[in-house]
Amino acid sequence: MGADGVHEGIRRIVRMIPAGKVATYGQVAAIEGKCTPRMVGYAMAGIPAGSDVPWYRVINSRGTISFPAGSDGHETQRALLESEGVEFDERGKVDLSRFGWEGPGVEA
DNA sequence: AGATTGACTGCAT
DNA sequence: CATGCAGCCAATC
Repeated sequence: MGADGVHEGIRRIVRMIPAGKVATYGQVAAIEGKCTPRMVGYAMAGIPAGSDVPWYRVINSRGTISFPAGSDGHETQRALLESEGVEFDERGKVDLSRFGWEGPGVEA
């Protein structure tokens, strides 16, 4: 493993997210400190299925899933989050003030 | 090597 | 809250 410093850093942050909570792409990028939200999304897309990285705990700044409603990824992500106790409102949005991850130094 | 795109964000309108 | 524009950096063509 090695050479993918960008992906590795991002994956490490995502793995720190506690169950039942969610983090935004900007949050992960800010915690990582050296990558941009764009790269976080790109790194997520590069994560293979069955990986130990809870990519589904990463959503966009509005607290909504970044996939188009009705797509397979969208329903999968929502189902996984609900199974961990995350609540979605009628618009499929998550209350970041309740389920938003504070950071690695709070829960970890 | 240059242009295009992308699981984004923030500010302005 | 929706839409538009700019900034961001890596992967892809």
